[in-house]
Parts: sequence; C-alpha cells; structure tokens
Amino acid sequence: MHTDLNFSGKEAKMKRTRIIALLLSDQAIGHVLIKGWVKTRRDAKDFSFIEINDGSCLQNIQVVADLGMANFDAVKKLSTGSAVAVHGALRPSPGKGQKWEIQALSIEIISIAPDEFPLQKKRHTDEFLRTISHLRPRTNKYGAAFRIRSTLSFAIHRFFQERGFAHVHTPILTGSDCEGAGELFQVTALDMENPPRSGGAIDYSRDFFHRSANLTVSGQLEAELFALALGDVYTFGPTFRAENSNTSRHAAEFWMVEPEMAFSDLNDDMDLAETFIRYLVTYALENCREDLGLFAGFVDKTLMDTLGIIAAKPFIRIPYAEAVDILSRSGHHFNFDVSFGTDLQTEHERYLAETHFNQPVIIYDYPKTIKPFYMRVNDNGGTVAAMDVIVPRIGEIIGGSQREERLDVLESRMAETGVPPENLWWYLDSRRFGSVPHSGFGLGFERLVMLVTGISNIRDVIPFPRTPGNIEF
RNA sequence: UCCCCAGUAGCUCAGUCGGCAGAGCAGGUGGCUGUUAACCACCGUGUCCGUGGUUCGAGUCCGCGCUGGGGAGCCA
Repeated sequence: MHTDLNFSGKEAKMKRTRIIALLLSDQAIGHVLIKGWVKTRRDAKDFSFIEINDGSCLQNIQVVADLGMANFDAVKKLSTGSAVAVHGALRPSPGKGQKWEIQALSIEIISIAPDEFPLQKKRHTDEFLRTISHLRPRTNKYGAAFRIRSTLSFAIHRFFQERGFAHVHTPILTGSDCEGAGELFQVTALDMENPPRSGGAIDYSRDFFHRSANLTVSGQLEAELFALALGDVYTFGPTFRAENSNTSRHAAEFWMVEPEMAFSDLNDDMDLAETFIRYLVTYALENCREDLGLFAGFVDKTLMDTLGIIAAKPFIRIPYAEAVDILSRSGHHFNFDVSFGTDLQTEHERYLAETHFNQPVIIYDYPKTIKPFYMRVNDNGGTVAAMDVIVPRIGEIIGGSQREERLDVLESRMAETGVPPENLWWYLDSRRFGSVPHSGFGLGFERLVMLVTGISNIRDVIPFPRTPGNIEF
C-alpha cells in the first residue's frame, strides 16, 4: 500500500488503465491511473512533459507535471527507462501532436533507471539491440514487432478454429530420428562427462527413454496421424534444427504452423495455403494499423504495397516444369543454371516472385528426386504432389504436399531415400488401417512475421533468437 | 561450411599520404520555452577487437585469431 500522503485510500485501490484505452477515449476523464516507463522528458522551469509508454501500443501518452507536486524535484530527474505510476486527469492537450494528455495529480516513482540504461531516445542499430535482447522489447520498433507477432499468433488459431481444425500438441521430445528435415539436437539425461558405454559406444538403453532422443524438427508426421482421426488439424509449436546455417532467414529454434487435412488433395492444400496467408495479412492490416505504420515508414517503404498485393490478388500457380521454363527463357543471368531435376535456388525463387510476377507464386509438382519420401508420387511417376509458396523478399514461406497414402508406394519411396521403415512403423500403420488421401503444409512463423513487418533478419522477429553460437538470453 | 565487408567514447560514426584520438547524440551542470527526436551555454569520457610482425614511428600496412554484418548452401 502507498504511504505517500498524495494517495487517498480510494486512489491506492484504483486499477491502472492501459494507455491505448486513454488515447482512444472519446471524452475527458476526471481521474485515471496509468503505470509505465518513461520514454523521454522535456523540462521547463515550473513544469515538465513526460512521455510514458506502457507497451499497450506504440504511442506514448504525455503527462504534464508541475511545481505543485510534492516530489516535483524528483520528477524532474526522471530518466529514460524509469517506471512510474501516475494519477491524474485525462484532458484535451492544448499542444500540437497529441489529442489527449494527463495533467498529473501525483507521480509515484516505482523505480529509477540509472544512466547506464543502454536505450537512448535516438535510434540504435539492430546489431546493437541484439546484444541486449532482454531490453530491446522496450524500444518502439521491437515493441511493435512483438505486438504484431502476438496478433498473428492469435490470428492463426482463429483462422483454423473458425474452419473446424483441431489444434494438436505434437511432442517436442521425439524418438524418431529420421523425419528427413535437417540435423537434430540430441537430448539426454546421461552424465556426458562419464556416460555408460556398451562396447565403445554410448549405451543409450540406459538413458531416460531407454533409447536416444531428440528435439523435434517437425510435427508433421504426428499431425498426419491426428488428421486421420480428427479430420482437419493443425499444430503450432517450436521446432529445432541443429544446422550450421548463418543467414538472416534461419534460426535453430523457430515456430512452425502445420495444418493437415484428411480427404484432401494438392489443390485443396494450395487453396488452404493461399487463403491462410491472405487471411493473416488482411488480419494484420486491419488490427495492427499503428504498428505497421512504423514499419512502413522506417523499415520498408514498399511494405504497404506488398501487403496490399498479397491481400488483394489471387496467387499465381505454376507447375515446377513451367517455372523452369520461365527461368530458362528469361534471358536473366543466374549464378546457378536451371534445368529440370535440380532444385530452385534462392535467386530463382526471388526472380519469379519479385521480378517476373511481383506477387506470391505457388510452384507445384516437383521432381520426386529432390523431395522427401512422404510426398505423394504423381501418375507420371517422375514428380510428386508437392507445392511451395514463394513470396517477395522472403522466398519460400510455405512448403507442403499431398501425402503418399498408398502403403506399397510409401514403402518403396522409403527404401529409395534410405529411411529405415522399422523406425516409422507407427507412421506406416496409418496407411494400413483406413488410409485416405490427405495433405498439409508447414509455414515458418518467423518468416510470416518478417513478411508482415518488413523486418529483414529472422533474429529480430523472435524474442530470443537461437543461432549458431548464440544462446545468451 | 564457403565468399565478401566491418570492428575507434555509453550509442552512431569520421579519422586524408603511416606522424599529438575527433564529431554528433546520450550523460552532468546552469538557463529558457505548452514542449514534441525541444532549444541555448558549459563539462567529462578511449585496452582504437585481440595477437604477432614491418617501421624511427601503426587506429592506419601485413599475417593469424575472435566477434558482428551481407550473400550463398541447407531449409521453414
């Protein structure tokens, strides 16, 4: 409880109002309480303007403190980053630049940020802010980015729940080590200084799970099992890849959205992917207007055009063979040659999405030799029912396919690609007992946030990025 | 993992031909004004990433290493 004489019992019990609610108010309010952090302070001799932000929105609210206040000397020393509680009146601001301000009755200093506080009023580089990931959400840009991330996360659940998809929590710890999606992080409870051995090798039969275990690289296989029970499902969870990727688009820990639909083919899959992305972009445009304005103004001047195109125009859909044809006829010089049977390089995808079409493109029916075992083999025998969604600036944001539902074909594909069937006996069981055509895809959530905000480095759209050599926070 | 670039004050950066280590911002003090990245005056701040070398002399040139960034591969 407050001991300050400025606070009556009634004030002390008052609940704080979020700044966003006050800024949207359509009338003056006689008495409000806000709590937040000082962004900046502008002093006059007998009064002081203090900008307060509480994270509820990008904008600060201006608090006017004056000489009549008991602790005015202390208030005039409030530093950037300090935390305060302000009782006062919401009233129209006579100054330019804001509709409302708070005439303070009292300001309780909750805590002072000393001048070592590393965030200035001025702009910092993203590189510097990455070294203080624990403080960067207090900046305008990162606050906005993480509010948008939260909104998109909610929109994903809303999209699927509205359409009758069930959310499945697929496991983080997994014993299957051959999902064919990159290098694995191993998980163990053994004493790695002195592990039990059998012969020369470490004896994982004495580990926690009586076998070796890993962090998941994808929830897809488990999601398929649930699609074959609940019909339409989705996962939304963290995935882990121990790849030594040093790029602005890869992280070792990232969040993936993986819908899976029973009784559906590749066209259904492409329809869902396109509807999904356009829904999310539209949702952000409608619900993150102020935060998006920051990114459109300071991060990517073309952002609103890009998002507008995605929301408004149907995606281009072309078979892989046609994409190869367009690229080889383009007359454009590529560092990697294009020919049927080789995977499309980043430069090829970007040429299609940014130069040739300048809008999202779905490429489908890839050669089976460059795709994993679970994708359904087309009737021609040479391609699989795979699809990638390519968007400007990001490249591949979605990869998906119709899954191989025929047991015999699946088994021969596993043999071809060197996947031991005994490790996936439970997956094969789904093709033995009531197998049906089904399809799904994976969307990299961070890449979606990059697309929507215009942020160009994946390290800046996830709160605490994990990349090679970086796990400080 | 490969190619390229960078590392100088708390932050952002300049530093010429190898010759005394600089500016803006932030911070401090005072002033002034319903201020808006406020303004004016004054004040302090250095392992020039580390290491070895060339040189009378290295922030500057060379080797090695570390860290960061951009691009590529792998992928989402």
